[in-house]
Amino acid sequence: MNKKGIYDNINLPDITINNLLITGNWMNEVYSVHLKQYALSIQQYQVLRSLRNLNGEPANLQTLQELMVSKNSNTTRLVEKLRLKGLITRIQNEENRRKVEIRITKAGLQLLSEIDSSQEEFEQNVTSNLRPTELIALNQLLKKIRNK
Amino acid sequence: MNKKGIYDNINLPDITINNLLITGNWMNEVYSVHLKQYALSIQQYQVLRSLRNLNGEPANLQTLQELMVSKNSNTTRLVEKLRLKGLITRIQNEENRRKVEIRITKAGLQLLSEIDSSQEEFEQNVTSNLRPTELIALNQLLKKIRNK
DNA sequence: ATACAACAAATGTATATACAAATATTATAA
DNA sequence: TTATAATATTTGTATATACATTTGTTGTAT
Repeated sequence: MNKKGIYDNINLPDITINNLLITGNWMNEVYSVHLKQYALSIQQYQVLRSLRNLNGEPANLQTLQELMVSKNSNTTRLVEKLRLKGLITRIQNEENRRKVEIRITKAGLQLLSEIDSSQEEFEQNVTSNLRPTELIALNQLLKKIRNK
Repeated sequence: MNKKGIYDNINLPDITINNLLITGNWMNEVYSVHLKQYALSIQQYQVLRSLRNLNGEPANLQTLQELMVSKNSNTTRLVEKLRLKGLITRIQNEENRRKVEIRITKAGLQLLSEIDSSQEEFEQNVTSNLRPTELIALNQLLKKIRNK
């Protein structure tokens, strides 16, 4: 006769699936709330950060799409919003006019640098329940479950 | 001088945050695709399962809202869609007419039982990269980071 | 009894997103 | 060269969601 554990009689995969959905939604919400003061969505912020990391090199829509957390077909509209705010520029690539060249502007860099410190505070805060070793373990498990 | 690890010089909280968002989105997508054959969204499926677990006892909108993965204010509309499909009933509570009583129908139970086996297959499949001990560890870390 | 607060659900609106189809441009093959 | 396929982006549309407001109902204090 086997010893009964606390996880007997419950559906571990089901619990894990729901736990992942709940935690993802939770993170989405707290992150969105944090960025609200800068009038940016998570995806908009990710795009801006990606462009900053490119150090002046332009990105096209496909590149941005891959860098974003969730794949979507409305990168056009997202980029247009950032452009209207003056945070990025978007010009047609002359070698291949199907492509566009997207760059962050001074104003975009300025906004990012304003966000930087509160962003770090947010990141520390939202992960403060786990120690570095636990964060590393969590990352490994998350990657492994997605098989990446 | 400290030993350099592979996680030096990178931002562990930031990586974890993005990893949680990515994994949540990934789970959302594969789950949605799985349920598409039954013309149900994740939330609709969760509501139906919650109602089944109540064994005939009715639920009101607030209760359902709490059971759902993501809080939202459109439970009214979600429930109305299930009602139009004949999967649930929704009547006004006579003792407190502000409340509604929501119950799953025979058709709803029938649909759930049709889904059951493929649901279990999906759950096994989507978590197959992790062993039970890893799933347990993942659940603990997810709960801990949310402080619950 | 009446007014006011609290509660439960429904509705309006603006924004977001997914998905499919269309457009514009370039590459390739006959 | 011309037709066709592939590529990159844009647009249309239907659905989803968040947020604020409104409606209907009940509880409570005067």
